Amino acid sequence: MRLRIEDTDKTRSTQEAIDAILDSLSWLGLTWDDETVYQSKQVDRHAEVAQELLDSGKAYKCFATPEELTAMREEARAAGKPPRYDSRWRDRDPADAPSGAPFAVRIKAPLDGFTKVNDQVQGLVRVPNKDLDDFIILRSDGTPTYMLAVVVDDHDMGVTHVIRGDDHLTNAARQSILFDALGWERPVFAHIPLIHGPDGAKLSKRHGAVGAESYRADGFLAETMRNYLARLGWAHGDDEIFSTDQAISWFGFDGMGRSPARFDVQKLTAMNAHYMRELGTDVFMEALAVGAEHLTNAEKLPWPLSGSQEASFRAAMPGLRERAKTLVDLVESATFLFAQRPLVMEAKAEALLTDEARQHLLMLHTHYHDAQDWSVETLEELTKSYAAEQDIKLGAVAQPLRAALTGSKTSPGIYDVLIALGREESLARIRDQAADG
RNA sequence: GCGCCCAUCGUCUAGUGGUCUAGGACGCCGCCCUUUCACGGCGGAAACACGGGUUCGAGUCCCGUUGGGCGUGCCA
Repeated sequence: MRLRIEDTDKTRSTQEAIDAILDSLSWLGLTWDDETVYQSKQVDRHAEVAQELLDSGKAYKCFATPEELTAMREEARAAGKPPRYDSRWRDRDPADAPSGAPFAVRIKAPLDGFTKVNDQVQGLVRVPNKDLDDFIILRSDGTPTYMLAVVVDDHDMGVTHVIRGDDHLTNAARQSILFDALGWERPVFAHIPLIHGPDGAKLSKRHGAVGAESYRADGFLAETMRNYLARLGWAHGDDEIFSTDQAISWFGFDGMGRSPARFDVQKLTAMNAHYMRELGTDVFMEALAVGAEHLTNAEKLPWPLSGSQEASFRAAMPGLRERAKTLVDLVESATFLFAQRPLVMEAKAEALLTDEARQHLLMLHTHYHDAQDWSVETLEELTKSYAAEQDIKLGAVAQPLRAALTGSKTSPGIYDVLIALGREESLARIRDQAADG
């Protein structure tokens, strides 16, 4: 696997855009061999190949101006014909051109018949040559077009397999013409269906999140992205959840579909929730350690965590992970751990703290205060026996307790919360909400 | 317009002529578990786009229709 940045269009290939690609790949854990090739640095080589094609008569200079070409296309369109370049300079003597006039270099593409591409996914695709015009390989400013650059670089880099979106299918035919003209062996082509938005149209800015980094910001795990994306347009029987290693060993062209798949955030989220539970606490501490600042709500936790903060975070992690669907959820639900007293109560939590509830909290505070140790077993025993002696349901005391400790109506198991918070902080928070006594 | 590609539950898909009264997953509905929220367990509704062929037999092969996608740049 090698990485090539196709930056022949200077206006679009900004350093920022390139960095975004590099960052996304590294986040996803996608690695490559050898050095990264920047297409823009190979322009001399590309021009050299174009010259060879010119010398061997397989390409020619075209002096048509952009205005001429636009007019040509409009005319063709109006006449109901394909808007192709009409090869007007193909057999014309270059001497006919005004001296010093700028020219582009075009390939002499076959005029009739079909260009066949044996695609691993699409099968044998036959593209009528009359629809493939003499495309430009070298612009009038001497820079190569994508079509030429790709072919030359694929050859020079020893690329054996070209696997890409099927929006490039017809380009495979054009590139094949170049490979053939140069006498180079064509790589194996495999054009896989594009991923579409929920509405079935090609994924675009309109659908919101398009870059991998936005999924990272939304708290999705790299493991999830690899697994989910692999399942889009590809299947291995009924397998839904699988490791990257399994995906690698199972992957093949035969499991690939030919129709575009829609991106389903709900399923992505469900899969992420699965990995949130499945992966160990260390994975999350690691993910947060290296990528917390990428999260949309990163500021909710006091990074970097102090030793004691990290300890309570770790302690609460199993309970937190269980109900968080994303890292963003995880951060959100962990905020109570580091909140300053007195806690800000959510409306629903506030509603739980009735006068009666505050009385229970006062009593519970005393029981907890006198506990011989601060363990789940002891706290559970204390709480249950209190509810029993008061002849009330456990929920009647557990719910207000949750509100007092977390400021929320939902949280991990209440005893786990007590442990994560620690004796001193727990007692203080309970005291804050307890009735005056 | 022209060319290429595609077509199974709402979505991702399994299915390679008989085992399909079509399976799984997400989502949805109901029940159970439960101190909250989740998890989990059980059950349910939900699809072969349409029309012709071929065949003893078609979701599976062929043709057409319809629908969708992509392409059609001196962009990549």
